[in-house]
Amino acid sequence: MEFSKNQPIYLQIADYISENILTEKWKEGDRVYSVRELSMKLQVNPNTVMRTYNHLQSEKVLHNQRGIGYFISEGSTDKIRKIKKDNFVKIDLPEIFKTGKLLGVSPRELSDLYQNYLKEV
Amino acid sequence: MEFSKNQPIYLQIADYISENILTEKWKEGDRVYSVRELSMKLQVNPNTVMRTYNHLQSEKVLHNQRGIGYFISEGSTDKIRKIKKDNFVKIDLPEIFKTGKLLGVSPRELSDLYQNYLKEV
Amino acid sequence: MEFSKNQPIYLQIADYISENILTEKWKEGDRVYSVRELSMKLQVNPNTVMRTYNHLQSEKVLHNQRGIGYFISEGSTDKIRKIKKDNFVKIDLPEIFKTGKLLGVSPRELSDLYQNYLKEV
Amino acid sequence: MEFSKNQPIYLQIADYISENILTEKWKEGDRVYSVRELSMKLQVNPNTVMRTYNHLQSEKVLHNQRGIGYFISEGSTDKIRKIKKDNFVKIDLPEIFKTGKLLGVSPRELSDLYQNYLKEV
DNA sequence: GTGGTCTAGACCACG
DNA sequence: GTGGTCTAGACCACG
Repeated sequence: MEFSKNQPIYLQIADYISENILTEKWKEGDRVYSVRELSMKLQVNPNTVMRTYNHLQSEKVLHNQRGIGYFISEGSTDKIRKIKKDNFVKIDLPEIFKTGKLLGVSPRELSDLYQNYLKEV
Repeated sequence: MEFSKNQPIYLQIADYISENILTEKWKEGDRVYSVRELSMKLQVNPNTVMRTYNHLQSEKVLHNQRGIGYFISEGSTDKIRKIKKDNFVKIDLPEIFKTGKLLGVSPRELSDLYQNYLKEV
Repeated sequence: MEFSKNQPIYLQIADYISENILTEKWKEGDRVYSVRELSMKLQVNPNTVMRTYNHLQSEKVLHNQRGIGYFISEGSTDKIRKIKKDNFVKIDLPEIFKTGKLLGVSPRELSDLYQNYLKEV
Repeated sequence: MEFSKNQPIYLQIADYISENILTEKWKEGDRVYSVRELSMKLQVNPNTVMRTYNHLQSEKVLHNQRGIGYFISEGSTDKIRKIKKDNFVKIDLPEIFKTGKLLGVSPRELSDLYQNYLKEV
């Protein structure tokens, strides 16, 4: 896994986990990697993973079973989708639309670009 | 002016200036506010405005005349448009598209949302 | 049995046992559950129960007969009462009183709340 | 300031701050010590104070002004009192009452002990 | 084995 | 100056 500079690593890891849950590669109720395992796997300090898990626990995406590990909470798939959708509609899109308007991009163009993206990826 | 938390204040100020230039509220050749004026007007640390001006100067949008002030450079309108477009296509859109795909948003929906935005604003 | 998050599980189990002794549901001299039995019953790691028994053994509430099991020691009822009382007066109460004072709770209120509790339970 | 072993230091610091707010030694809107200042004052690692501030920010007791520092949020006095009272009534007291009943402490005794405490401190 | 806390210290962006 | 992130590593309680 490669980390970008725009965002703290611990949040990028959180996104990575969220996406695995959202796409149901990881199911609700599953145990996630232990702090140590994931830190080794991602070549990152255990503290950084700990921070990710803390963050996701405070958002009730993960929960801890003492002495055993962290688990994906029930309902987290819906919760993540809801949060992401909210951000998308209320924050990301208005920003993009504002710029798009400023640059004179038409709705047609935008949807064509999106269509191309969907084909390529 | 209100500042969002997602972006450094100095960049938000840069955007504010860029947009005034792009929409030709401020013309090429015009003198912009002095650092002190703008920092008072925006209720912001003068250092922050200084950083904005440095930033815009490095992008050749502004230039400085010693002892007089900062001026909007010739050709800056085009330059800003080019920079914004570049960012838009190479950075902003791919990000939005990635999230859109993850959430199952269709091209049609996206263009509809954009159309609504254009009508409303 | 449900475990709270405030306290280690092994201490919550110790409390559970202590209360059974204190209320004389379990008598001095009785054999308690084996580690395996209790761990199954409480759905808990055997190590955890082991820790509980070690703890209670160090307080001379339980003692071990090799190959047979753990037994409730003579005099443990009094001993538990003494320990609990000590903790109550020296640790629990001062803490509660400190918070009570901070929140402006009067002695009258406190005793009323206690009275209600005694009636209800 | 001395730290007990029962609770993480970063939470003890949070309590210390909360109490200063609750008793209005520190007022809403005030700036609190910078991370570095407080860490020096309490002889503690800056990371630990950072953790406290993060914690209090997530509870909306503190908020951050970029480049300036942390401030006590409006309404935090009420919020802290509410949280403390809730915990007191729903968690702390039932526990104390349970033990009190088990030990045969009377409401009268309890209120006397509290009265003594209030006089002494 | 599991997570949780803490220190020491570095480096950085921002105001 | 301010906070924010991260590493390296230790130590500990708990299951």
